[in-house]
Amino acid sequence: MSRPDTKQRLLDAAERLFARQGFHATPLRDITAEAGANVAAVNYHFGSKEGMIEAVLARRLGPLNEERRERIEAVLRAARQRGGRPEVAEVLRAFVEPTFRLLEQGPGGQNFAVLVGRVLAEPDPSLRAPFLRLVAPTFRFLYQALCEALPHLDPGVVFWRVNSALGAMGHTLRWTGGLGAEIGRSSLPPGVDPSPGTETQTDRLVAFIAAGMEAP
Amino acid sequence: MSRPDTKQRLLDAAERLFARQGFHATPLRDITAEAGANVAAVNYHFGSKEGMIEAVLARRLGPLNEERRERIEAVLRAARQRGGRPEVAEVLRAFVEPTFRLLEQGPGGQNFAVLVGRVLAEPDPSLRAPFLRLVAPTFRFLYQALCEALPHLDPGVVFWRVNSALGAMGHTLRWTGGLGAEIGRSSLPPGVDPSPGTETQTDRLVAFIAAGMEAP
DNA sequence: GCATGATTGAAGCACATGTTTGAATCGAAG
DNA sequence: CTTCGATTCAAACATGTGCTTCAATCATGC
Repeated sequence: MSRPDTKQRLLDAAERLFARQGFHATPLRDITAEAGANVAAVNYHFGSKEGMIEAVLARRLGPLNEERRERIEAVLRAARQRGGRPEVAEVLRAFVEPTFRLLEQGPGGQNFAVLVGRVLAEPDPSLRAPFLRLVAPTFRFLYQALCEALPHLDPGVVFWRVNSALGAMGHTLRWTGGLGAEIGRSSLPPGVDPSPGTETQTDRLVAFIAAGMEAP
Repeated sequence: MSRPDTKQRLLDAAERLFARQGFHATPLRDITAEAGANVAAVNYHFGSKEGMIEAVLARRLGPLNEERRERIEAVLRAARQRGGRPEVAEVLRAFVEPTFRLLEQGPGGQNFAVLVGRVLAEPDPSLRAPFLRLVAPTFRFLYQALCEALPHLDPGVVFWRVNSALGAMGHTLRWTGGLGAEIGRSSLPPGVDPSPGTETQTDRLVAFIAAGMEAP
């Protein structure tokens, strides 16, 4: 290898460009140019463009989902030990916080956060399918934990509220790491901080969706 | 004209295909084939592909925004007349209900609803710009109405909560009119209605985001 | 060294895309 | 009927796309 690990550089470039321009709008040649690699390297390492998006997702989604799962499990365990129900806000925070922490893990993590936000809103099955395969178990686990936390609610209602919560999270991810700054600066109402810190962002989102989940 | 209004048929087909496959993933030839028109008709009537998406958005967004604005104004007026503050849920309902009513206005409205959900999550400026130009005044009006309804909250917090609310709404729109049914049926937890009626959907969403807006 | 398998590079292929062209067709006014 | 602008059509154009090919290069074990 001439330079250290072409594969990683390709993944980094793809992560960045897919997040900023979208999958279909990003030509392979843009990615290879940014990574300083040849077009053939993509098909050599990943088989196809679709194979590359899958690799981009899998690289970070594996550890991320593990962390989310562990934290939700910890919340459930603590609740059982004290003989009570898990707190809705705690469960949600266990899911949201690791996601938003991506924003602090350098430009790569930031791009990936935006990418997750994008894929959450993507109808194209060729993108949605690999993503869902990777996150479905975690989503389901979150749903079950919230059903435990809200036993008085119909499971159907819980499901739709989880859906709304994910929508709010995805939107915030896209906005925060992506176009929020650009779009916002010009059209933001006065007195609004265009990009508060990650922690503030997390706290606000958790407060919002926790209140939504617990609505009467 | 051989057949009634090629222009409208093109707009209908574009509305449908952009909603289902996305803008970049939909070739012009797919649209013209579905509309039974020639490829050149697109450039003749709209100048370019981008001109067409703009026309698709403008056709329905004009009346929709007018209705949203009138309904929000009615809520504000009623509040002033009784000397109180507008109710958060009322303001949100005035904005959300006309949007969701699209889902009942035939397949065209349904497709457009999904399309709005998509554009809400779209980072590509060539799509976002015309959309924002059309909806920015209405969004700002909603924001101001909610500031009136929540005077004890920092405007910055209100802004971010409106953002989250729009994210939740967009996600629901995409899900409801679009892939929810397909994806859902296979992986939905048991006991969850895959597609409740529009009214139920609206009530649930309003309850969720109203609670989120009013969180302490 | 050298042989071998992994990786890279330049060039090209086959095809899809948005757009343009110029002639044909249509509808209605003179 | 003729004329003229609006509209439609088939064909082509220029470019961009994902992917493949095959020779060159590299790293490593012998």
